[in-house]
Amino acid sequence: MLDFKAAVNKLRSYLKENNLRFTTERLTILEEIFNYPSHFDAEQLFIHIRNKHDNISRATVYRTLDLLSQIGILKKENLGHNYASYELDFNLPHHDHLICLECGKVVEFADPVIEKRQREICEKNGMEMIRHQLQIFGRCREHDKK
Amino acid sequence: MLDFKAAVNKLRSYLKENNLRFTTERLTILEEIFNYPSHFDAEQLFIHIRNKHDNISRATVYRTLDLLSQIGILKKENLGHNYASYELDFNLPHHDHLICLECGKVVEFADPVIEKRQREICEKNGMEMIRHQLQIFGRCREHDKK
DNA sequence: AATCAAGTTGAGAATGAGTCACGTTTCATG
DNA sequence: CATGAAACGTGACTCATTCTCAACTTGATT
Ligand SMILES: [Zn+2]
Ligand SMILES: [Zn+2]
Ligand SMILES: [Zn+2]
Ligand SMILES: [Zn+2]
Repeated sequence: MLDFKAAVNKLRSYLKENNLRFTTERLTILEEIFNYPSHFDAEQLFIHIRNKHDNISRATVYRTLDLLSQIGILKKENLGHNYASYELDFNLPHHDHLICLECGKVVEFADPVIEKRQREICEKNGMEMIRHQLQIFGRCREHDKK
Repeated sequence: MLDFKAAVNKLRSYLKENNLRFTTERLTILEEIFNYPSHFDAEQLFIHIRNKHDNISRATVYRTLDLLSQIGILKKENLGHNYASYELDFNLPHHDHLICLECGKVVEFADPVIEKRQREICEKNGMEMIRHQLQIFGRCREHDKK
């Protein structure tokens, strides 16, 4: 996948610029993330990785997720659980989330009107917007027939 | 304060309807919440209460916060920390939050256009909306002059 | 290719928010 | 004011995440 190579390059150059090391662990984790469904959590991913590479530790997975989030390859978000979720955020347009409380399904959406109003709200309040997160929690219609 | 009495009544009737007890602990905690700034967290509140009433336990504070959230006297929310925040939600209109990452200031806002679009997004995706949460993280202009 | 300083890792201990179990206390009703 | 269910306080526990630190890589330099 092209994006993967580009992400590796981005990681590599960030590390070089900051005198950090390009390790096989970091590469492996990035690779596995690209083969893994979005909106995953650290523990899930760690177990997945452990099944294929029995030498990567939980701490390294957590540390690498942090690193990749800082660089802008991942986005860390709260989807209403008591743990963080992550998804790729590399050359991808912004979106927010609609989450079914019944089955956990996550729908992504992006609404230009909502986005615009947010910028205006920041403006009005003398704030510079850094990021935002909109989560709508609901219930799929199919769960109605109880 | 009038709202406080009304909230006590709401609590009292909810408890009666469900064969639960109106305890002094529950009353005390509700009272302290009304004297406490909004968007507080459980631990903060617990310490505050402990300074005045040395017999109320942490577990009871947590249990009561849950109870009050279920009844609709409080709203439990995630303001971007690794702990929950709470605020009064009794006879108050819905709002969302604008949070300064520099100083932690929280601005409340409600935007009818955003709210309407959210309902439409749910509609379009065959979901029934239960609740939502929009957090905008930014930086107050006054921090710019670094 | 050998060296070496500094960054990184794995293992497991530590942390911190929140929950649970359980023996004791309190409330509401008769 | 006796009764029994509901709540309480304590402290142990859970679970995600972070920290510590000795051992191990990395990559720039000889
Ligand atoms: Zn958005
Ligand atoms: Zn997403
Ligand atoms: Zn809203
Ligand atoms: Zn608020």
